[in-house]
Amino acid sequence: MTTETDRPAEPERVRAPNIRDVARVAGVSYQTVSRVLNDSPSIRPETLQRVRDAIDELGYRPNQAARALVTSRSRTIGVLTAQTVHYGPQTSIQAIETAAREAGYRLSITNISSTEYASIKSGLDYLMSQSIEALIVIAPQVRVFEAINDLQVGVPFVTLEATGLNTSHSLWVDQVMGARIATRHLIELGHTEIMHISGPQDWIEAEARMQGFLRELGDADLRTRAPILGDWTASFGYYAGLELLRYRDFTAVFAGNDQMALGFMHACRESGLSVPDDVSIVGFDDIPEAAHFAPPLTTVRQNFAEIGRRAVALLLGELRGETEMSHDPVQPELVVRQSTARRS
Amino acid sequence: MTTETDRPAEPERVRAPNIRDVARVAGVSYQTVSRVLNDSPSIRPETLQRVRDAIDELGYRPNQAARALVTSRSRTIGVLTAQTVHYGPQTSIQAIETAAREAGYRLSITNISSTEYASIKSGLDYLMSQSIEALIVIAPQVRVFEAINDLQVGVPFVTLEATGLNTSHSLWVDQVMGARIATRHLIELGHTEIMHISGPQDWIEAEARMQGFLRELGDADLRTRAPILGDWTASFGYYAGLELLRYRDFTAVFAGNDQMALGFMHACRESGLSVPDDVSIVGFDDIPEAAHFAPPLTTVRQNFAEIGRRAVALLLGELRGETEMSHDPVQPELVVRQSTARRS
DNA sequence: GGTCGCGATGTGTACGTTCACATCAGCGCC
DNA sequence: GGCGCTGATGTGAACGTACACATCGCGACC
Repeated sequence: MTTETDRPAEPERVRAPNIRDVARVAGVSYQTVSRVLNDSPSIRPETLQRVRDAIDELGYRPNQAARALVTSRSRTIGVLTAQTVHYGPQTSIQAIETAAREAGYRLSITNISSTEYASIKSGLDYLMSQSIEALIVIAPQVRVFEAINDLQVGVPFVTLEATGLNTSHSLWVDQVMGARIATRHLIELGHTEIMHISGPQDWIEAEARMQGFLRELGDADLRTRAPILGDWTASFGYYAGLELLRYRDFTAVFAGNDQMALGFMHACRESGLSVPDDVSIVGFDDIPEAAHFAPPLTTVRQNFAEIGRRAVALLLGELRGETEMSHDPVQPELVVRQSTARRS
Repeated sequence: MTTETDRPAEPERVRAPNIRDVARVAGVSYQTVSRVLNDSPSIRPETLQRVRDAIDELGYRPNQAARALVTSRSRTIGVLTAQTVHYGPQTSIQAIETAAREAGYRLSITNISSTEYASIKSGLDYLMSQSIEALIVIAPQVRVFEAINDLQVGVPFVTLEATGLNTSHSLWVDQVMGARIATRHLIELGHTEIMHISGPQDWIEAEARMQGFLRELGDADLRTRAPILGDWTASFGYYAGLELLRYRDFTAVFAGNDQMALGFMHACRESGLSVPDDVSIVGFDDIPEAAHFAPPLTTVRQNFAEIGRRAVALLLGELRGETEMSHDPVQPELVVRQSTARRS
């Protein structure tokens, strides 16, 4: 656009200046310009300055496509993700972005629209055609995980997920342990009838938290009951709460995430029940708002940013040829606030 | 390549198959393969099939760098953003991603680490060197906005921001109107002493909401008082609330976003005050959790996704040469819940 | 029966960069 | 004074693709 009338001769798609244009202006060969761009040591200071001036004068910007083509190094890390609206993945991505940038890498993020195999494959194809050098998969659904293992990924990759099924390529927060800690906290407060509102069944993390919950209950010889399968949203927690509270055959709830815990507490209020006096609630994630819920929520904190940073460090190490890196899970941590109390 | 003897099990960097490899396998010329890739109409069905088979057999993926180099079309929309952790920008990005993908475009997202001019410039340089075809700026800070206007952006672009200062390139939710609606709601409930907890001063949206607030108060001939400058976080709302509630010289609060409203309500509880009986509170954004706060929050809903979709539509239109597109602001909407009541 | 048009395919070239190698001056050295 | 070395610079390839153009066979047409 910008067909401003004051501009006489329409330049119409002026070709961006290239390395030879710079060379011409600086009075050197294009190779010398290339050397300047790549910080070659053997350049006379005077020449260096001339080239730099020419670059500024023309507003020259190196063409990444050409660079990537010839070096087959895109300096790009691909991120395959399924659900970026959630707090956890989003925080991780942020950390990944920062860490990658510091190492001179950029991110190519692709959301897959569904967890169908075809959709995953097309997302991956897309990233591969960008000549990504490494891949990070933040796809908490079981299916995605399976598909990735099935598909031939030609580059170093890690999956950010919970179970540690595939330890050689995964980086994870020990969700099972987190769930156990949360459940144990409730048990230690004297609760024996504990409900679990879980995330969607096909999410690895939901599954892991459920496992941790069930195992801890089992270890304490307490009655286990079927968890409610939710969808992570506060609304689900609310409606599930309204339903569950009609029969009050439990005194504590372990929610799969903080949002569902919030919704559940809402349902408690509407049902005339006090948290934590009548019902104790533990969440998961420790989103920044959780400290200000009514009451402030006891929850399990995960260091999403740490995971993101580690993922990048791991991949960059692998690209440099370093082999052994730590794959230890990040340990979650219980944050006790006011939504849990000793059973009355 | 790299036949270094010291390295034992070289991963054997096999060159990825290219268009000529496919051509050889299919027994056609590379140009025919290119035609298949670009959906050229004049290909014999039989030839088409042979080429497709060859592609599958070799696992061929077109090299985007080469493509971008020769066409100077990267099929990429750049997104320059400052704060993706916030709900609004994140929701918009999600919508942008979806809309872009549907149009066959991808996103290149760059976070700027600070609002320094140099940082903005380097972010923009970075995007430009990716040969982006269009640019979306989600940078709510005034400074970013200024810098973008200053810098020569060589491609169609829009900024997603609040004031409409630069209507030819901006796409916005009418934040001033949103703030007026929120404030008017409080006034209509009989409140005359209204506080405003604002966002950071350098955010355009914070400024716009503050303006709307002040204007509405002015129109109603009510006393205006200096807004508190916050940082969008629930914690700030909480601590500001504790401080403000020591003098109870107001009966209503308009918070710059839902998080700060949440924190403020927390402070009310701790101060023994009831929302909405003692203090009415209105938030801004309508994050999904707001409906489950205690009490459910009256707030102003913004359609972030709509903004994202529109941004993409606008840019794609411009790329196609269409000139006139709607730049009308998206109208925000008051959602009345239970955090506001008639002044007692 | 030659010309034309058209559908299907092949050949050259350019895109902007980096890499390997070539060149060239200047210097110290025996 | 010829030799080799080194630092600074230049030249000729590639990289993988798309575009413009050329080619070729074939049926239609006057």
